[in-house]
Order: sequence, then C-alpha cells, then structure tokens
Amino acid sequence: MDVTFDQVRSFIAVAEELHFGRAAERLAMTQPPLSRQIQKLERVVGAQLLARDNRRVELTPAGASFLEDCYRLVNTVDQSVAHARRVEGGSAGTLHLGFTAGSAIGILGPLLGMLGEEQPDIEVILHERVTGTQVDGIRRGEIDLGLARPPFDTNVLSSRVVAREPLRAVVPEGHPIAAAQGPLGPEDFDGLPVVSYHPVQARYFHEMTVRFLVNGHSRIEQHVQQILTAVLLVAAGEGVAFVPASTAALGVPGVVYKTLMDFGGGHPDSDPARPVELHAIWARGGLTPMVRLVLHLVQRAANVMDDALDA
Amino acid sequence: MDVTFDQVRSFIAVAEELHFGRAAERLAMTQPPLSRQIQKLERVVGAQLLARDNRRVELTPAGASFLEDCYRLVNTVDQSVAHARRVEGGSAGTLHLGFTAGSAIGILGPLLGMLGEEQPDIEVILHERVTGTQVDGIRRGEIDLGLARPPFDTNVLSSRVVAREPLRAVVPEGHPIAAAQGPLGPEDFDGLPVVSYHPVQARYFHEMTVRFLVNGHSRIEQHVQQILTAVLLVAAGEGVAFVPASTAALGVPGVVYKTLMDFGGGHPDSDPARPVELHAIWARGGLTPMVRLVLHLVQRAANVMDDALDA
DNA sequence: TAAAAATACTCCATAGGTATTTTAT
DNA sequence: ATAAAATACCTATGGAGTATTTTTA
Repeated sequence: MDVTFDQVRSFIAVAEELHFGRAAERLAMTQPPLSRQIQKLERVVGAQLLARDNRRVELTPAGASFLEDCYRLVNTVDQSVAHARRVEGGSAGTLHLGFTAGSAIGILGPLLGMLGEEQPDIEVILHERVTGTQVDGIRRGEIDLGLARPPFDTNVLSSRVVAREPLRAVVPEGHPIAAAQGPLGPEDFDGLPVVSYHPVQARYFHEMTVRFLVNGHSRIEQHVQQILTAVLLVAAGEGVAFVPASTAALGVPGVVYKTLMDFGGGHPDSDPARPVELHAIWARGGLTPMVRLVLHLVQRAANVMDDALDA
Repeated sequence: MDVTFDQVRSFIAVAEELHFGRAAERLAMTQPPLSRQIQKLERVVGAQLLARDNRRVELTPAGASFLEDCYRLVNTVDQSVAHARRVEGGSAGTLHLGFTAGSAIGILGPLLGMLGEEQPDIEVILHERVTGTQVDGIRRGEIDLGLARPPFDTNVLSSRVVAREPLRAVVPEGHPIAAAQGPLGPEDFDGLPVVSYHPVQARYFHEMTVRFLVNGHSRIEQHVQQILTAVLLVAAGEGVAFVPASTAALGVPGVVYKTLMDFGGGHPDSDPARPVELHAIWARGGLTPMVRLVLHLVQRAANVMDDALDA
C-alpha cells in the first residue's frame, strides 16, 4: 500500500488538535475511521507518528518530522494546481516571442516592460529572427508569437496589424535636401544615390522603397539587410534611405529624418499616411490564452510607441 | 473532491508513456479506469493536462507544468517517509547533548567528530551545564543525553560509566615536587597549599581531592568551580591541584602533571587506578534509539580518549 | 480498417458510519 | 465514573474490470 493525501490531511488534523475526536470533527467525519486512517498511515510509513495512551495524544519525533513534510506536501499540491490553472489560463508559463532585429525594437521595450510588470509568471524567451525564419519557427512550435513584416502565408498563420507608422527619409546632415521644407516626394530624390534593402532578406522595406520611388529617377546603389545598416551608410555619406519613423529613436548622429508625402500602400486597407506595418503572427489555431493575453499587451505597447512617435 | 496520489502517479505514467494503454500496463491496471482517473484529475485541477485525439496523446503546457510538480510531489513523499523512519530508528533528528565544561571536553571532540562523520542526519545541540542543571534539563525533556559526574538520582535517571581516568596532581614547573620520581602519595603534599573545588558546584572533584588527601597534612586554600581555573591558579603559583589526567591535553604552560598512587575509589566497583569517572545520563525510560545509538559512539569516543591518554 | 481512447455496466474493496469495548484516570 | 481511543460490524461509495462504442488516420 501507499500513502494517500487523505491520510496526510488526517494526520495534520490530529497532529494539530492532538485529539482524535476534535480532529475528526474538523475533518467532517467521525472518530473511528480517523483512528484507522492514522493506524494505516503509521503502518505504511513504518514508524509510530503519534504516541497515544487513552488519555492524551502527542507527536513522536518521527511524527514531528513527518508533520513538517506533510505541510510542504499539501502546499505543493495546492500551488501545483493553482499554477496549472494559470498556465492553462495563459497568465503563467513560457512565451517564445519572435521579433525582427530592426523592426520590432520600438514595440519590444514597452511590451517587455508590461509583461514583467503585469504578468510576472510569464517567462519570455526572445528569438531574434527575420520574418521568414519566424514563420518556420512558428510552424515547428518553437515560437508562439512573432512580430514581423508582411507578407505571410495565411494558410498556416494568423496575423494582426499591431502598429502602423510613417515612412521617413534619412539624409545626411548638411546635405541640401536636409534643409528642404514640407513633405518630400519621389522627384525630390532624383539623381540621388539610394541605400535600399536586400530584395529577399529584407523584402518588405525593399519593396516599400521601390514603391515610394516609382516614377522617380534616383539610383539604388546598395542592398543592405538591416535598417540600422542603412542609417549608418547614410551617415557615412553613401546616399539617402527610407526607414520607419520609429528608427529616429535609434539616435544615430549625423543624419536628419524628413517627412514624406503619402503614397499608395501595398494593399487595400493600408493607411497612405502610415504605410509601414508591423504584424503580430501566430500559428493558425494556435491562439492560446497566453498568446491572446500577450496580443492585448502588444496592442497597448503599440499605442505607447505611437505616442512616443508624436512627441 | 481532491487530488489523490493515485491520480498523480497515474498522470506521471501517462505523461511519460503518452499512451494510455502502455501507461495502464505499467501501473498494473487496465486502460479504462486509468482514463477515468485522468479525467477526474483534470476536473479537479481545473485544467486540461493532456491533449488527446484518438490517435495520439501529448502534454498541454498546463500538463507539462503540473508534471514537474508531480515529480517533486512523489519525491517529497518518498523522502518524508524515509526520513520519518530514520528519525524513528534514531539515525536522524535532533540530539540535545549536555556536558560539563571542564570534564567532558576530552570526549566531546571525538564524539562530535564521529557524529558528523557517521550520522550526518543527527543534528546536535550542545548544552554546557553543570551536572545538577543537566539533570533538571533531562527531567524537563530539554536534554536527551548528558555527560556528567556522579552522583545522580537513580530514580529518574539511568546512567552508564563511559570513561575512567587517573587522577593527577598539577604542580608548578620548578617547584621541588615537580622533580619527584614515581607516584606521589598524600604525604608528599604535606604542608603545601591545595587548590580544591567548590563543595556544591564542583562536588565531585572536591570530594575526590579530599578523599585523596585524607590523613595528609596539606592546606586547602581555594575553592574553584572549574578545573581549568584550578590549573591556572597552579600555574600562577597558588599551590597544587588534583585533576583528571585528560586535563593535560589543555596544554596550560608552566605546570607539570604528576602521577599519583592508587587510592580507594568512592564506591564498590570503582577502579583505584582510574578513579575519575565520566557518566552518560539520560531519562529513565528515555533510552530512545537515537540515545542508544549515540551511547555506542560515546563509548567509542571514550576509547579514543583513553588511547590519547596513554600516548 | 485498425488503433486507441471513451463509455456502459457490473462487482467488489474499502472508506466511513453506528454501536460497543477497552483502558486509564 | 468519565473521557477518549480502539475494535466490531455494517453500509455504500467509488474504483477497477470486462465488454463495447466512438473516432480518426
């Protein structure tokens, strides 16, 4: 035979009351079966836990030791159950969060802050990956939620726009165009060298750049993979580049960010004033309570980011 | 209802096998009741622990979390039972050990060494008390085992001689008697000032001193409580004193220890050559397994001490 | 169609209740 | 005589087994 939880609870009651009758009352049962439970427990444990003559009950040293462990035991059970429930509810557990290096930084700070603050039992594991690799990770179950740029395969992924922001031009300080007034159009960049992006690895911004410059006469001369690299090349005088407005927060010296004229977004429900979209993506059917919960925080983090852009 | 250990063990089996049939086999039962146990567990926990379509079983995040806790749970139970047994057997728990300041030091070192070495799960709490206070402590249950000098009230205490040692004279270096050859008798101390002991607080050594000097003509001029104090007074030239042979181990400088002639012990079965007895005492009827176990070690420690004396 | 979990139904082991005995004060 | 634990005996809940159904790959 084996120790049961009922025996443990019975033993705690008797050990605390030091009286079988009162302990039985506390356990909402009668005295005889309680006596038998304790006897059985002692048989199973193989030690006398309670010294009882027919006038008083007291703990043996072995019983005192076992009592300590019994408390730990019931606490562990209670906490285990509570924790399992919270994991199921999404407010505890591990979140594997994918993000793209340059793109999600603006939102990641506020998001991680909120998670640590409001959901301390969610452990976050960050995966810095380009969009394509995030998609693979999500399909393999390595990543629960990604922050990435379109397009995605909507057959396996669900997605939601979490942030839209304007596109800006980065130009070298001191360059004539840095002093221009008002929003700039494609023609303002005619003849200038442009730092654009890798057509595959950074497809989203490459296409965004090309779409803005359509009908213009500038010269694309570089294909970088990261937005920060583009900004640094601009600072080095290699040309101009087009980046999301939040990039200004990186604080690279020697460059100026210029507002651009609205231009057609890449798809029907895009906002011409804020064409750069950040999406949250997750496995189709994988909208677990935790992902749902974190999505709400992502949305709020995006608002924080918006406010920061306005300021 | 409530979580049971059977459910926990069932869950561990299924979570490890990820197959109800095999898990049931491992648990020496059939599949249907196992399915019901898991269902019940999930109902009680309030979370789905295993995701199962009819072709495969896998852990949910909540289940994975709960599984961890289940392992801790069964380990705790096993260890608790094992520990309770060892406490009952005496090889684990807390030993309150009484000892007299000057007397038991020689045996305490080896004893504590053995305890730490061979019985690491016995926690020792030392109580330095004079014999009378040890007896009170034992009666109140504060002390499990004492190391003290006779006599004791044998109505409430059991005792056993654990060590006998010779009585030695301590004399100042340079004093004529320090150069004497062979064992000294009472007459050798005629006319010398003697540092003796407090007749109540250190009754045993006071009487031992008086018994040795009987028929002699020396002058008792001090009544100290501790053996170390006596030795220090001798070193300071205040006279001579009589101490247990093991006192030499204290290494007080400026004194010489001289062998004495045998003299009648204080009681029938005493050894004239080694009249100084150290007793272990414990509550009558309180010879618990732990006390019994420690008594054996005390005996061995006494032998170590004997050997040290010979060397 | 086959493999595996879930369900239906039966049976028995055991936990709990009532009545009584034992034991020590 | 009383208080409290232990024992005897009975009852019934619930856990385990067998047979069967359901489900999906």
